[in-house]
Amino acid sequence: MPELPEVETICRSLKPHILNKVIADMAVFWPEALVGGGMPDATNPSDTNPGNTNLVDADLDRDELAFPASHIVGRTVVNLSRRGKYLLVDLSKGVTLLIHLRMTGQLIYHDTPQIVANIAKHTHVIFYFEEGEMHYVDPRKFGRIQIVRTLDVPSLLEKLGPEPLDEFFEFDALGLRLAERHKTASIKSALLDQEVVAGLGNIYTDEVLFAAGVRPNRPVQDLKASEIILIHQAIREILAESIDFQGTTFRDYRDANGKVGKYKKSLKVYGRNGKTCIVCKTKLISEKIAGRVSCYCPNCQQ
DNA sequence: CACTAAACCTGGGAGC
DNA sequence: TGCTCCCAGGTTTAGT
Repeated sequence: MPELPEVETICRSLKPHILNKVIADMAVFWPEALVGGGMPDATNPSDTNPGNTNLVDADLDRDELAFPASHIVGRTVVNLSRRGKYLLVDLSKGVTLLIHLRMTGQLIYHDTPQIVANIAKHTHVIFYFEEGEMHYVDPRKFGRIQIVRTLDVPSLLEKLGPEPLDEFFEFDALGLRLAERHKTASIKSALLDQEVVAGLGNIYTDEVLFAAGVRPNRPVQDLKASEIILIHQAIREILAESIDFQGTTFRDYRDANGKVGKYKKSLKVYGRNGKTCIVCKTKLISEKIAGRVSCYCPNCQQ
């Protein structure tokens, strides 16, 4: 579900509710949603291993590590931020919740206590504040909330590529990353690589490549500098525009207030397979590239 | 190195 | 209505 604009929207909509608030209690219905350390990895058993080296607090013992609530309850939310598709919730005394929502994860804030009958199916964790509560919901159970030391966050995320909306993200940095990591690979798969640039997923790569007029299966090494410039511009413009519309809701995505994103109406190719190109009226084509369905205009994108 | 498939999961839509 | 099959916004690992 959430790509950069959606995670950014969740971050912004959550902030006024929980910043500077104390986590008074928490309820865990599916413990595997909480991970003790290391990079979040649903398939790696060592992430739930108490012997993992990237532990929460250096002075915590094994027994404490079996109960993640002990690192969270009583701490204050001191900052919320986003890096790529990760949401970072900094707590007092040096603990951070490093959250990746993967496909269907949601963080929904409720002002008032929710009675059991109103708790959504697939709610895995509830964080209770003095007033209000934050629900972590994830039908497909791909997402993870990783409890780490704040000081370990930079090293945990060091492999991520540059923030595309950062003012210092220039086209030549994108070109360099593409050249370093991908040569014969398609531009589609290269842009999905979080180490090239952080935050793009299947929706926005398709939209970016349409805006840049570049066909998704083009090998990176064949791209002209002028095309890299167009791709770089498109990344920044489309992500910023989508944030202005609170992201894209196809099915599951909601912000912290449960609201859908409105950028879906602005999508020009993603999900429009078989429909006509809004520029030239050519029928849009869908093709599997890099294991993901890609939709593009065979006329506008060469 | 580059690419593919599979794995992690559930639910929705299409087709019969 | 109900069944089966296929698909899905992400990421990592294993295999070719």
